[in-house]
Amino acid sequence: MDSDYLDNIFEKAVIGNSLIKNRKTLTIDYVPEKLPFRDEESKTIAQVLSVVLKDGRPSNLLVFGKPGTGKTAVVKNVINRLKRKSKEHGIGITVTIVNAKTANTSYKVLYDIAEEMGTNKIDKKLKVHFTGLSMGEATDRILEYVKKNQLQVILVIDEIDSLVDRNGDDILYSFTRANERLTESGFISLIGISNSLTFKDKLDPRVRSSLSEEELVFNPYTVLQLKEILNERAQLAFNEGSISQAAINLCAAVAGKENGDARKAIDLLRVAAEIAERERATIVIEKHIREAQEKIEKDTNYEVIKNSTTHTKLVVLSILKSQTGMTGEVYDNYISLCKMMDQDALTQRRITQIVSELDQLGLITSNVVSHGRYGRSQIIKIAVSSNTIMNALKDDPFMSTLL
DNA sequence: ATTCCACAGGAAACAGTGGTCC
DNA sequence: GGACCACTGTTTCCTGTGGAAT
Repeated sequence: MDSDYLDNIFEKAVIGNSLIKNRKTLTIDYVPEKLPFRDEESKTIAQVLSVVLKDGRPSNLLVFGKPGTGKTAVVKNVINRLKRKSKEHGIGITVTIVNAKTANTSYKVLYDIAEEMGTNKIDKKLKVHFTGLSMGEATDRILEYVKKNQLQVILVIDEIDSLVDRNGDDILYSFTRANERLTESGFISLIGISNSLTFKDKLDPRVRSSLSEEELVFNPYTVLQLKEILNERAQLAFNEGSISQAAINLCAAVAGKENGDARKAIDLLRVAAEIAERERATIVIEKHIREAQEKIEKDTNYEVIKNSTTHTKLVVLSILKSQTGMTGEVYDNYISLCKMMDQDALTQRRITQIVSELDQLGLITSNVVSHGRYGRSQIIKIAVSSNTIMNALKDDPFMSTLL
């Protein structure tokens, strides 16, 4: 071991790194006070919310936009301003922000709302328990709490589309309907943030009309805008002369291709810088961006496979071992692998579901082909490098015996 | 034009788990 | 302690489908 090398690492740890001066500004935790290119959107949200502040009546809003377009950050920024203003003027506004995707189920969304709103801490009688209550009872308790305390609530549901996809619009129906009888004694203003523009179509018409009183679409950033955002961020994050303009341009171009996702662009920049650091390079260049792109892709695929269930792993291996990639062959392979491992095989229906999940994750590609009288089938192909798969499978002691 | 294969995939039901309520 | 609830992962049942073979 080269002791100079270790010294160098510790030296950097003590005196700070030569490339990055502020690592936090390259993470998703860092949200600037004002997001570039989002003035109009901020104004619209503020106008909608001002109704709550001025007239004391509920006002709903739906915000749409692809991932990484700054929707959530802008909403949170504007709400923080509103909170500050209402505090200054002694107006009591309760802000509750929940994420429907991390909450995972509609009941968990209700639980999170109760937690955030304070129902669970303040009012033991109206506590929404982690489980055990019916959906109706949980909703009633939250509404009762709002009524009893005459709260003016601004409820932000991030990734609201995943809530509707999985569990329908029951919760939204209850909340939007409840406002009709609540207004005298408190109310809930709802702000829904959605990645999907078509999500509205899945709503009950009554929910749709009251929820989408106001709508706002966040367009994806253009490559030029991304470049400017990255330049701004690079100034905060890097020491002078530590990153080349060409690297930033490439980073913006890559992210621009992927729906103008600013979060991804910044993440790419961070990983590239870390690679450059490890190489002890003095400047981040295009090569590092390309390497970072590969690394991010590889790491996500590896993690996804590694954290899958045994049966999903067996399906992946069955696909890898398959000559034709046809559903029937893949299932046969899977059955024999299960026998080898002394496992009870799942039904073909379930395997179809697993294959479609893998497809959605981008780990495989599948095309339906018809062989005429010989039936229809899918041609399933692995979409990531077999090395990545093998490494992920090897790390599972149970699977490694098969390799 | 009809038949038929090998599936895809939706809907409903079920089992098991972990929890609350009364 | 039994009734009830939500959730996950799965099975069972069923209908629909494209196109070669008849």
